[in-house]
Amino acid sequence: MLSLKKYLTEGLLQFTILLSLIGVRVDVDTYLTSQLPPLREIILGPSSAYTQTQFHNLRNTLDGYGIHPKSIDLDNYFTARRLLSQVRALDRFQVPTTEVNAWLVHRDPEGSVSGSQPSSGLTLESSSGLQDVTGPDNGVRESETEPGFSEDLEDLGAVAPPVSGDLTKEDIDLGAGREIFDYSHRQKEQDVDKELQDGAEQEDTWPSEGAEALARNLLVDGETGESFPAQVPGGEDQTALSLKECLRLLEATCPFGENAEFPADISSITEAVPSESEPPGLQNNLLSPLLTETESPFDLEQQWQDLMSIMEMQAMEVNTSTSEILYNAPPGDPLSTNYSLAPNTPINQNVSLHQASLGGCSQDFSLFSPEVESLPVASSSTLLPLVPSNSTSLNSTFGSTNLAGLFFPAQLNSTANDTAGPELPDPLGGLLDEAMLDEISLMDLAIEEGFNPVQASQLEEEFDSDSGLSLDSSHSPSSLSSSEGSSSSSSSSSSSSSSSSTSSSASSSFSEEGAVGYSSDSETLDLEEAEGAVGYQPEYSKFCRMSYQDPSQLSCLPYLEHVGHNHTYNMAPSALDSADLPPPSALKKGSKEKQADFLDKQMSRDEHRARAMKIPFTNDKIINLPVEEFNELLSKYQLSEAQLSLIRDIRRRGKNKMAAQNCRKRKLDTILNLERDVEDLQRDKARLLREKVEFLRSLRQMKQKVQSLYQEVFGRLRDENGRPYSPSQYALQYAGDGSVLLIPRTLADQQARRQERKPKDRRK
DNA sequence: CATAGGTGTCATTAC
DNA sequence: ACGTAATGACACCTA
Repeated sequence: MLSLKKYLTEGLLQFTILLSLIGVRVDVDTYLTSQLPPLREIILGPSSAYTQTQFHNLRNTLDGYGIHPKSIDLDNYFTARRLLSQVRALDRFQVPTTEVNAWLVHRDPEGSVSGSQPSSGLTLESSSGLQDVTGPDNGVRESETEPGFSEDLEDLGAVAPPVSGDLTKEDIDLGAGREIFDYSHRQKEQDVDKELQDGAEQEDTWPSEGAEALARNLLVDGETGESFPAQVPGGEDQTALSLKECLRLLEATCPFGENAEFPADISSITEAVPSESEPPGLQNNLLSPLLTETESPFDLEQQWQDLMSIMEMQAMEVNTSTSEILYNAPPGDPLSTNYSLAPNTPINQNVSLHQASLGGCSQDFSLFSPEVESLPVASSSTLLPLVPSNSTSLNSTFGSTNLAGLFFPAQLNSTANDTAGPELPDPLGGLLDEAMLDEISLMDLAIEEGFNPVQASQLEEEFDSDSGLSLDSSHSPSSLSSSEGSSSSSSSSSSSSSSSSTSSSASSSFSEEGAVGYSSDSETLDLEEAEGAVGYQPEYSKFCRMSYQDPSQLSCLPYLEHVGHNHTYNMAPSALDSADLPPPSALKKGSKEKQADFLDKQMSRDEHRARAMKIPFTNDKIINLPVEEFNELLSKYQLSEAQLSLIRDIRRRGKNKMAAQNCRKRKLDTILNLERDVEDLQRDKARLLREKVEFLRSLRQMKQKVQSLYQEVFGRLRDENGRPYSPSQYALQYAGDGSVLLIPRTLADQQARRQERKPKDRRK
């Protein structure tokens, strides 16, 4: 537990530092003081505010809230790698997963690539896998597909065995894994190998022509150095399909723009593809990134949402692209061409798909294709000899590049699309830096370009405040308490004491008996969310009350049946309440003995001791009765000192046991909450980045508009002699009332400097 | 009424 | 993973 705390503390600190570095403002103080008890507790250690009276009062309902800690795989939730990787992944933009699908589409129309491996089953697999991505039960299936993916990787690893050993899941999780690079090397290697052997492998299942074409079309990513296919090879040697052609092909072959369901589209596409053209590795490699990168259905959903919003954004971009092209794009700019090709396309996924795929494609084309020729051929000597299974290796390359495109370069690609202008070749990369300049730029723009400063500040506020963080403390004890009166205080009146004691007694047995009906934590979380601040399942107290007053009634709840088992075995017959009597002896003697044996084995040490000492009442009562009743009970019997001591020990231990269980449960909840917070933050960050891209784009647009208007107005101005003003000597200045003044340049510069200084001063 | 001491309970930690 | 002892903190009661 110490390690847990240490880890969480460090992780949170890292997390906070990271966020602040990124530019997301993290006000730790607010979290510590009000919002997030778990955070506060973990960072500062157990605080009295968290542990104190609330739990006193909450105790009764708290017990009922029970998930049994047994039901939870604790390791699942606080493995260091997972949280850390999540935290660290916060600075990655995880949205554009469309690329994968787009490549798929690209590949099919060429058709001729098709190898001779029939794999209709795989096609089905893939389509189902895609549906899984959005399906409600993808959690289970995901885990099924993942091994498949790694298996495929290992299969591919057969091409270069030493590498396959490295293909761990972590590699995949971390984004652009090594294997991508390795695969690319393998691909290059194969490329070289291919040329050297030159048709020696004609008998191979994969048409070597297509393989060569694909290999030749390898592009090298400038950032990672990884290579990937520039486009899908056809039967003929097409090294330079134009973007327009790409688009046309894409549109011609994937008519899913009308369908609302994106995944369905993809599956239909994959089904439409001749199954022979999809060798084993490809499909899974194409699909699995979606599955492997996202560890939970929640992530999938999140990604999907992100994807959709990106799509919307891009679609919007399409509609507004005309003007932007005018401003930004030099003629022939591939990206803007990309946009201009589909100006009339309705806002749907279709457009986005195109953009997503072609953006990456075109970017790679323009930036990296020259490097293809300069691939280090010599490296092949150091690489392992290739097994002549072209299809596999080709697919591996294909798959891996899609992986790569998914994890890392895709971010760049998509954002390159977003800001298609040549001015900002990598706007998202600059976003983090720009984040710090946000305020300045916004305010400057507001002042310089006639922006309404209020609007600008609203923008800023939105950046700052619209975090959407669910740092709710609803699970924290402090907000849970609605019940009043601790057991000790309530014990003064018999009626209230009975209620409180009943709740605690039965609920404790409830939680004692394990996760009855509660198998997952998420379920519990959902419940808690549903309950809100009201607290931990008040229904349980109903159970509890009922159960205490008449424990036999528990049998009416099937899942509580064994919970309500009576402990009357150690009671003196005279002391037995009628309610505590075992069921009438309808059972045969043999089964009775068996039951006794079973109960015997079920008994705890204290129960054994109590039995040995002939304690005349149940451990349950000993532990859960309120003090007053407990003392009453003790006074009813003539008990030896040893018996009394044992009873007190039993009570103490029983209480402590429940406390420990609660403690562990709480810890777990804290971890889960933190996990959820991380997820929320990831989502928020992605959203904010998207918004920022949008804002920057519109700002740039406005700026350019203003600039052109300025030039137009300035160019028309004439002095008293009818001569135009020199731009070097005069400038136009916007006055506050909307008028425009012509002032000498020097004066304008001075004022501009003053305005520059203002926001900085204000920042201090 | 304020206060110290006792008691019961709970949370947490360490084993 | 769970149970247990030890410990600290708190609420409540009582003298």
